[in-house]
Amino acid sequence: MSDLLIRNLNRFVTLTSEENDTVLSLFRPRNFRRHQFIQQEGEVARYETFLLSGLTRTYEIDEKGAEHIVLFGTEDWWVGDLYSFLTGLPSTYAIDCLEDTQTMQVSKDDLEELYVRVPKLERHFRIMIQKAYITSTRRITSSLRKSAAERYMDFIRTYPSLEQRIPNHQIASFLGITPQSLSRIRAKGNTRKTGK
Amino acid sequence: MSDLLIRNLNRFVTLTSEENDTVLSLFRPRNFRRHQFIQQEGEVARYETFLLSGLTRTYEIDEKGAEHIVLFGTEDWWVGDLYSFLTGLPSTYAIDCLEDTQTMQVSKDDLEELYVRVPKLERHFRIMIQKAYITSTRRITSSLRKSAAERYMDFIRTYPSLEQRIPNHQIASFLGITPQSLSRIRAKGNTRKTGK
DNA sequence: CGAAAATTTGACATGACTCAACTGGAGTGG
DNA sequence: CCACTCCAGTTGAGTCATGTCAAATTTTCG
Repeated sequence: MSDLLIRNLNRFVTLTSEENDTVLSLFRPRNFRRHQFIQQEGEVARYETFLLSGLTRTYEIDEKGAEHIVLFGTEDWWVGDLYSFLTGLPSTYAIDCLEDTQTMQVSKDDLEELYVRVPKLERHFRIMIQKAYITSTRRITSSLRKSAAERYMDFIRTYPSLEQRIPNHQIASFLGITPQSLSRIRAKGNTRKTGK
Repeated sequence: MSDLLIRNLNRFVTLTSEENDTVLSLFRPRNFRRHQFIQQEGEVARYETFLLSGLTRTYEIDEKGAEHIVLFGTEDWWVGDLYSFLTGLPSTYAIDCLEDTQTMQVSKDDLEELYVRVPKLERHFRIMIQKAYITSTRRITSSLRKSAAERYMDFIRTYPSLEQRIPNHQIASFLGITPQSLSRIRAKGNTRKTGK
């Protein structure tokens, strides 16, 4: 199962089998059930979490108590609050599971040790973050210029598999719109009859 | 002047003076005048560009021909289209100068060589991109949840010095609103008299 | 100086929000 | 198995923020 982690880390660099073992010795498996928190708001992010299976949501809570989903995560993804992880300051994000979820976690100290023992991983994570950064900048453009309907279409095109696993009101939260608006957008899209 | 580049690269790691010299041997100074393009839309991004002075804008042009500013850059910032730079595909971004601008540029090959000759720089750029990524994710949240007025206030709070150097319609483009809307937002904010 | 660009203002249109009510399905306990 | 509740989803009516189109005014800079 932790193969997935090894494959992930060997995507941009090639590790020897000893290096792979070093990786495995520093990551710890941890499983979560549906509704369980991987990380609570206000707490320092002590781990970066690699997802082996399942589904998570990372979200913020605003002054009015409303949840705003920032990211869904599923197998072969990393989740965590990099800011809190790096600075040691309390996180403003919460992460919980929409499905039972298997993970491998690494602490900050262990990750630093890993960078020392397997310097190639600096490269891996640089490239990985570069890609995440590119995706992120594109999402800014899209969130600033596109209508809610376009953003929804983009979402189901980009994550067709997730769209079926995630309730609509959560998708609405991710898109930054109300569930009502999403419902109307969907109603408009489905011009075809219900097949009755 | 290129001190600024050396200081930038020594922010998260410490380079020896030979390593600094290696850096300098692989970067090339290049100066641009106001209105000149650092990079044109449709062309492959062959360089990453470090800004020593001046002011740039990175923007996209949509189907209707409207410009959308993605990023302003000024001294001690990096600009370029990482996606195009990494993939070799034509860039969808254009970068031009709002002021005369001095830069240091590095080509893809030279940067790869630099990573080989000064591996510490993998770490530097990993950390740098991590920070950029964090900023970027926060901007997504803000663009999805905040009103235009709030985003404008955030902008002038975050970049007080830029706000004075950049024409309003460019700020509007960056915020994803029309110049008319920005004008109204400003009018509302300035309840105090003009001091006449 | 004079043309072009930037900014402001007004009138109106529209997309998305809020509040509220209703529907339908999933689980629960009697 | 039914009555009940809870929650997601839908729908309607009214409101508000922002966009669009147009014109007047001011500023910039070539």
